[in-house]
Amino acid sequence: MVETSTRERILAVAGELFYRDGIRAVGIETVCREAGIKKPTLYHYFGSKDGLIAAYLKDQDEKVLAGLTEPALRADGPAADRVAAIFENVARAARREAWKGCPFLRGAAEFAGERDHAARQLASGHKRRFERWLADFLDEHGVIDPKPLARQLTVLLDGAVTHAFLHGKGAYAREAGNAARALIEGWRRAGGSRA
Amino acid sequence: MVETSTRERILAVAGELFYRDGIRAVGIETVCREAGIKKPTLYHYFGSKDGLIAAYLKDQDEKVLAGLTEPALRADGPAADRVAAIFENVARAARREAWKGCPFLRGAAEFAGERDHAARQLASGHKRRFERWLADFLDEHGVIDPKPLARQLTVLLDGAVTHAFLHGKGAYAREAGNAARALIEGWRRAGGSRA
DNA sequence: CGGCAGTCTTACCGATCGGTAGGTACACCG
DNA sequence: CGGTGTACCTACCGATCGGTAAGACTGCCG
Repeated sequence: MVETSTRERILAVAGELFYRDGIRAVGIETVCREAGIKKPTLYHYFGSKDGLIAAYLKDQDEKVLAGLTEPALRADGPAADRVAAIFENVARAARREAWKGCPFLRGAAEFAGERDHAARQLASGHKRRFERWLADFLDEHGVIDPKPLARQLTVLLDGAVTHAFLHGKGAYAREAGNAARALIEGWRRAGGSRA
Repeated sequence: MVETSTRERILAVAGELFYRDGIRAVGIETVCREAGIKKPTLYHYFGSKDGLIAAYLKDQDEKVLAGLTEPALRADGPAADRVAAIFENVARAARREAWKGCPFLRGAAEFAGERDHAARQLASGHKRRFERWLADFLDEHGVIDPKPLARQLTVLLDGAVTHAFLHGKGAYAREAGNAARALIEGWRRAGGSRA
């Protein structure tokens, strides 16, 4: 028996269901049933559904970030190759039935009507965090003035994730990887700063 | 008095609410109240909530497409300038409070759990339609072998839309516009086909 | 042992969900 | 005139929504 705390178990179940079906599509009662507890227990730990949602996304933050950056950290060669590995990884993920894109993008979309909702703020923060990581990563690999380029690639990557999910095909992420390569190589050719 | 048919009025109200708050967040009863009709009337015209959702997205398809392409059609100069106008338009839209990104991306995200849902299929179709339009547009403006480039730019654009919405700032779309320029100019330099 | 804190329970709340049975009001057609 | 079809209504359905009051169980500390 794997001795997981109740809180952890609820969070794990909620994460799976929220990611699989969408946050709004999953009721509290479903989470409780799957986690083998009763509602007041969930409310004891998380206070509200919004509290659970916030905990879910906070929990995903570093996990998703690690999953995204890992291919780049493992790859070698010039920056363009390493960044392309991120896109290739998305392309491969798109084939898996269970892969449904980025939980933050989807979460933010679900709460478009509530501007200050935790899901929106956590999504925004998560994306800024990735952008910053990428700027540092590019910098470490010899790219001059990496911040604008990091922003371009971040935007491109989320487009790739979205389209890979939308069409259920890796081709879009792979083509985006080609674009990423072109952008990085072009940046380098231009001396690391825009004309 | 602007003599609109009941069906049109329901669709207009549903469109506004679905876009503003999210599809799942809006109940049928709310739509009926705002449209000044009763539930059976709505079910008379649309059959089910899913029917209404499908009608909503079908209705948006050409409108959104027209809104996206219009800046490019109005702009002049080389292809890079015209495509950049699309991104600039998104950047300007991001400032408006009521702008909430792409209804298709958001709709697809809300129904991530139902692979064959109309929202998913219509979103996928809409994106393919835009990609095809862009390929033709690039072709007309002298870009050789435009299809891969059109795909890259389509992915980039949706990333721009998503990030503009996510952060509520046009800066991301504007930076993506720079990337679009770089990709188009690089493509041309490379002779219109990849190395 | 008594008492307290934390954990998790049974049993329930009002509101809202998507959807429907059955009928009325009216226009058009013969 | 009667008949038919469309548009729209009142009134209601069971299920589920997010959330809570109040208590039982358990282990720890004195």
